[in-house]
Amino acid sequence: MDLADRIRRRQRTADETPVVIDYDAISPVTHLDEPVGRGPLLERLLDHLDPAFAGRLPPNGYLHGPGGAGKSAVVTALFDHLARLVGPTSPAILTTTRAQPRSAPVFVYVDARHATSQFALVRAVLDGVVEEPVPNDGVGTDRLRQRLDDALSSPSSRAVVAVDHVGESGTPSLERVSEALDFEALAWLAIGRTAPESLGVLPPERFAVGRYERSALLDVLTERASAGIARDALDREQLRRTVRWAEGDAHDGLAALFGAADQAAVAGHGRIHDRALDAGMEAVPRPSVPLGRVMALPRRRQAVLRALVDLDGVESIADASDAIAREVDLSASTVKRFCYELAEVGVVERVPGESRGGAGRPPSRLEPRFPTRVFRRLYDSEP
DNA sequence: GATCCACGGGAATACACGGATG
DNA sequence: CATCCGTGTATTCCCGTGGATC
Repeated sequence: MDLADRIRRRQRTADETPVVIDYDAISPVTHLDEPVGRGPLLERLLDHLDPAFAGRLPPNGYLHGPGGAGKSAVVTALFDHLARLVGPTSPAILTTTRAQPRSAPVFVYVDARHATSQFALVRAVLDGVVEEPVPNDGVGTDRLRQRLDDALSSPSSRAVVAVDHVGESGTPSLERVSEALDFEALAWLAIGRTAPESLGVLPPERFAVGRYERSALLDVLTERASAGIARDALDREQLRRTVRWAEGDAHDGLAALFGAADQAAVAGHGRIHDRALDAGMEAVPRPSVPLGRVMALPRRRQAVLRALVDLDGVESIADASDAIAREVDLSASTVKRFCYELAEVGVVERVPGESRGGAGRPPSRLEPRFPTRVFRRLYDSEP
């Protein structure tokens, strides 16, 4: 075998093992089946839910902590497993097992980002409790509430509901959630960032979680990287660097890693160089709006954001809106309104520009406050 | 016919500036 | 000098519309 052959072979090998093996595994919007580094919290929540296994409802609860601390990771994994243990009540099972009623309640996970109204909250819970399909519209909130009440009326049917991401701008507050889910046979666990001290009404049980310790976050990123990134494409020191940079925020750390991997993949590199890692970090604003929130926005708004991240050197919202409107099949005035609304909820930021002299209010520039590189990739790979 | 939600569009209001007014 | 005014933008606010589906 001559040298040229050897080189060609190396090239082929490199082609055959792309840097990114699985984008999902390093995505900040997905969670692992088994959370890493949050054993104690998992135990506390299991203790809290313990009465459920004896057929009683636990008290309502509130889990709080900063972004990227693993709240959603733990709760989604936990409720996923619990829901699998005890599936939704099916009429068939109910009739055949009436003599010996099911002891454990139904476990339902609801993401408030996708259930922003009272209607949507009740609907999501009902959908998790009953087998039959639940309408999205054509029926009023009161009727859905009645149906949920009926579904929970028999002595053996109860539900424990996790409501994730309460009290963000754009999602219902803890108070709204407790209003919407005020049912005799239902207990809820709300998850949010707001510290309990700054909330009015509070459920009896509270759980606090802090930022990840460095070692724990290193475990998280290592686990994710080994599942999603090619072997040897990233060394341990680079992971450590990412951990230091992330300052205990797993979301931001993953976003940086994802961006770096994507950068390397696009460039056709066989590994993630430090420069790609830099670029990955650079594409994550600090503080950053969670990508899950961006991905939960209505289609058109995401389309506007997608066009926005490709925009370069546009110095006013009006100009940006015109340019975006050419891309997305919306009128410029609607795009403009979307831009202001997205700024209002913090997804983008209005940066005051320089006065350009003469009359008139100076324009503002729009800056994304979410990880742009990850968003671009996630948006583009959506069906 | 009722219902929910995302869109569409534009009117109303706020702001920045230079110049006029008292 | 302090304040008001007109002009041109930027920003906010409000409500109607239409698709989809019970």
